[in-house]
Amino acid sequence: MAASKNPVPSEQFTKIKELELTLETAPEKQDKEDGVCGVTECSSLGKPDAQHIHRAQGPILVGNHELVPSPAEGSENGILALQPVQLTPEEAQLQRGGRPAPQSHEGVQVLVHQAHNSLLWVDGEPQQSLYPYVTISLQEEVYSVQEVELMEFQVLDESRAETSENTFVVNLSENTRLIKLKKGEEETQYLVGGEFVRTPGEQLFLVEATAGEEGSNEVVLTISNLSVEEPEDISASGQSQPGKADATKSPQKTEGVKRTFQCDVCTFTSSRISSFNRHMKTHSGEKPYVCHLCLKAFRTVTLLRNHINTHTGTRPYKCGDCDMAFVTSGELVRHRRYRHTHEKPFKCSMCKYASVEASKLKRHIRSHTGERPFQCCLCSYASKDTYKLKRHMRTHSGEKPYECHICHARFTQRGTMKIHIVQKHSENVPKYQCPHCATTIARKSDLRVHLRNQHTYKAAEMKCRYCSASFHERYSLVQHQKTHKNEKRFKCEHCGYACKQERHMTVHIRTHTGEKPFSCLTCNKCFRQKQLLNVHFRKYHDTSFIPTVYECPTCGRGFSRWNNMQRHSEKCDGEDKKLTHSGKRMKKKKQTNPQEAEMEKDATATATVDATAGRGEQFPGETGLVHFQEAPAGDQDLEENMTCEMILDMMDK
DNA sequence: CATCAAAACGCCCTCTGCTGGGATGAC
DNA sequence: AGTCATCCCAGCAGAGGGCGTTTTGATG
Repeated sequence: MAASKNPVPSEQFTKIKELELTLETAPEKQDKEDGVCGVTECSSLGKPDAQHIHRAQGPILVGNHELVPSPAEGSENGILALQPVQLTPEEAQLQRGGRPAPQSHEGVQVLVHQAHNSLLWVDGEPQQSLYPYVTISLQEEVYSVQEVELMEFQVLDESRAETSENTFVVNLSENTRLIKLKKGEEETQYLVGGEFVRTPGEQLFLVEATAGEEGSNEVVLTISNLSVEEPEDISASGQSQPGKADATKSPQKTEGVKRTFQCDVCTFTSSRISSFNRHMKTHSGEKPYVCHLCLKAFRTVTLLRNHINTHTGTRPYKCGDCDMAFVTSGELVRHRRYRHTHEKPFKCSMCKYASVEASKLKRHIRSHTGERPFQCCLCSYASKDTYKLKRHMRTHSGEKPYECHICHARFTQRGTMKIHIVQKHSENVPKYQCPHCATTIARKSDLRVHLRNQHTYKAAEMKCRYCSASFHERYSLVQHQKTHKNEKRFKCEHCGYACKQERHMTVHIRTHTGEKPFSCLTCNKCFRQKQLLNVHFRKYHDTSFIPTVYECPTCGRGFSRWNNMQRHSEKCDGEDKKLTHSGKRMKKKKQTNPQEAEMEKDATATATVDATAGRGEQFPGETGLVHFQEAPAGDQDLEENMTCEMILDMMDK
């Protein structure tokens, strides 16, 4: 059994999915219908938060499959989910190194053969972490031990190795160790050296843990289901094989041992010939009982009767607590448990979960083990149940089966559509009130994001940008800073002027001092503000400057500012109706940024340059050519009428 | 062999929560 | 104009509930 490394899926899903394994499955196991691969032995390991586990672990071979642990697996619990595999007698004997098969009957025996030291790691240590004990946990609440579908190999420290009702400790420190596990017994028997006490009805599993290829970090775990084989069969050079026994030969009898009947098509076995014969009919396809209403055929008259009841509406089992009625008594019992008695006999051993049905507990267990038996054949996603895989397949097909009856928007999931209808088409849209502030948010999940971002305590202090106050919560900081917003904290000592920003005050002070630090290198004209110098230079000295012209859509006359043009246009009754490029821009600006338009309007009132000459002022960015020079006063008409805030705001823009 | 009850299988549903992209507003 | 934070929204997956149907074990 050679190990090969598989790539770890690059696609990530939700948190738990980080635990997933890459599984190399025999091709014949795949069912391509519906895009669903019928893999039943894909397992994921470990705990979700075990992100410290390295990828240094080698692949683990389980049965026919290779499990490549992802970084998150191999957690503290080191749980490996395994399943028994069927081996031919030859294979079984090979697995045992040629030793004869032990005798078996009902119940369960687990034989552990260890050719070398076990190589199971926890805590991501790739080497030097040999754990001599492996605990095999059998979920007897979920499965009868005879039907073990899931075994958990749990790596323990030697000191922690314990034996409990459902836990069997296997010492792998010796070359060969045989462990007998008997259903229903409190104690665990250790049988060393391959000798067994035969008990009628026992079932055997061969569990082998062997080192992989030399120098590689791998361990090969194999569980072989030997229950169907009598020693004589196995030693008989494989004349009959497990699962392939001729039905006519199925009644197998050993002196003093109960007969076992095995299906030659599937793994079904039964000690009763009647059950065996009835089971074989499931493979024959024989359905002699036909519904006269829909022509559907059934194997038994009971099935047909139940089916006809669905046509006639005959539901003899009526619930005493509600109006529901059922075809079978079992349905009624289950219904009553779900709806009325809330009796949940199937309890999870790892958490408080309990369920009405065993299948639900089995499904729930997968949330602990991470097992994902249902593999998407188009991507690396694997699901814990068939429905999720089916739902997932819509992401590949693009199917959106749910349509909003109001706006006809389509959705992949019904729940998404329902939320859409509530949020978009309902009058009383629910709002989620933040418990810490006045914010109301439409979705609970977004409220959670709000709480996380705004109301989470941060260890590092966040300082107010305007004063010395500091806060540990972002919301408090933002609220505090808003108190500074309209505060004109800077007051002029020469006049009544006040402003919000210091830079505004710096410029204003120049109106008192007469300082004009910005001069034009071409004409020596001086300005108090750099922006005014830029305007001046572009207007009078930059020959490449092409001003934006807002044309009157009526007469085509050009203006440097849209509001001047608009004022003109209201009175203009010219015939030219064409909308120029600049006209479009004006329209856009008006629609998208009325505040900016308003500001420009104010500026125009005091600092307009006549645009009829075809040159309008424009405020360039910092890349514009400017000339700095201490200069005497000048250009009063441009500068004096503009406020500091106005110009600085223009510079900001 | 028929029948019943329990178990198992299968399907669909709802509720929940996270995620990421686009829109929007504040700075 | 650019950046950033926030909000809105649809997409998508996890978990579990509920019930119809089929299979199986047990029994008369």
